[in-house]
Amino acid sequence: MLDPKLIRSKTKKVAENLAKRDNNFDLGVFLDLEESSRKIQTEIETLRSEKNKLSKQIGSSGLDETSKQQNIEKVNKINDSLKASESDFEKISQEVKKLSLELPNLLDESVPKGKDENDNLEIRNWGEPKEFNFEPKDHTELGEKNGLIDFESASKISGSRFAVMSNDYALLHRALIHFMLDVQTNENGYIEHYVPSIVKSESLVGTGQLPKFAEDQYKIENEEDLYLIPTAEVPLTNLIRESIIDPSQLPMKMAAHTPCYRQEAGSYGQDTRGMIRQHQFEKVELVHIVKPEESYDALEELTSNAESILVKLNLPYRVVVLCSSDTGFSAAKTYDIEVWIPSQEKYREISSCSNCESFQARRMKARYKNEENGQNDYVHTLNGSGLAVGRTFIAILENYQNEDGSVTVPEALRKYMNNKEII
RNA sequence: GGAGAGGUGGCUGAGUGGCUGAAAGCGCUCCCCUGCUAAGGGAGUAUACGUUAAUAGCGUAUCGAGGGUUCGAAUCCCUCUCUCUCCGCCA
Repeated sequence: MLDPKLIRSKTKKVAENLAKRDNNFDLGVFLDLEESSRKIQTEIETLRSEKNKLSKQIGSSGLDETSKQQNIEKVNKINDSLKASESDFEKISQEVKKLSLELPNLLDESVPKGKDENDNLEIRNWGEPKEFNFEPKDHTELGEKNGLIDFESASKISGSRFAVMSNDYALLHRALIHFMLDVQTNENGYIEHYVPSIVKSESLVGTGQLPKFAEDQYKIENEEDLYLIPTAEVPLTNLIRESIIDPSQLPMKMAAHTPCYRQEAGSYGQDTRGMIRQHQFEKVELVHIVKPEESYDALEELTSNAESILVKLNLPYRVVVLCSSDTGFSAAKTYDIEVWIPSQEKYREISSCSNCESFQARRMKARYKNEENGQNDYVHTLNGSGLAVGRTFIAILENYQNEDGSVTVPEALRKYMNNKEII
């Protein structure tokens, strides 16, 4: 959510910024509505003030019976007009709220303008894509060849976009989770959390998935208001919802492993083969809660914390800054980390690290005591994958494969895999 | 799932229709006094929105949430929700 005062006072700047996302937002409509809502609010408050005054008089002794009756009549009149104004206000402020929840975040100035993912800018890369002296297989082939990934059974059980992993592959997958959490907590200073993976809609509103992206979420049937999380960003960030944080608690660095569930509504036909895009996957998520002035440093830190996993696994990757129209709804700036996938001869997203500035905090009413001015100011929130487990799993299979279809276990993972070297 | 109890400010805890945005205590902040590692005195100490140059005033709202009764509700009524205790069930 954007600061309505900012929209009011710097309308042109806000509009220009929003336009960079290639979307059409009619700020004029919004501002008109907002203004009339404030007008009615003032009206209502004046009426209430009058009403309160009269009611108080009735209660105080020293008012004769006639004046009492007169006051009661006056208040009844006020109540009538209040009723009308209040219902108008209700309607308009709902509308304003709806619009303001659908406005995306403002982009940071450093975000490059662009139409789609092709306009994302590479800012660094690490490691060299490995040269194979044989034709590398993709993870689907490797898994099916070894009978360790079973898409058929998964589809029998659950339909498309699911996978069953077995034996050493299941172990590798689990080892990755353990490894990632260990690195983030032991080396990078995160506090691990175990959180619900089913949440109320207000949590999804808080982080920005709702109301606009309902079709991407799994809603639980027979439950009024429960959804499967698309990412642990939702429960982790919402930990600070409606709170005023003591500045001594900042920065907060939280990590959690959860399953993630996504409908993938807009991606028919994309990545239909293999495990790249699933309805259910595991992820270790990183969240920072920081003071506003620290959030861009935190974004760099968060990103490098995510990168550290790939370095330890010796997987080649690059970091790109997302261009304006590829940057997500809640983010002011996002770095994607993309890992090398040999079978596709491409870098593929494995982590997305975003600074949401005060956008989510405003939705969640998450503030901190600003000691400089004594005010309660909104915190800045950041989130990033550290990392997506399924895609890391794929990257390992493909990058560490041997000619015979076996996979060498990366050094760093062996202690999580009973010291196996080859699977 | 059944039965009961309860949700008041940072905390403890008063408050059954108006003088309560809310007693008292604790905690915290500032000031005063005190010559000694103590104590005492005073003031202040919720949040949001609107208005405003203002984080000054003023107004409105908020005592779990929503609705109702009433001129007027933390206080009465209804619904929901959460917490706790006991029973049942259960990983």
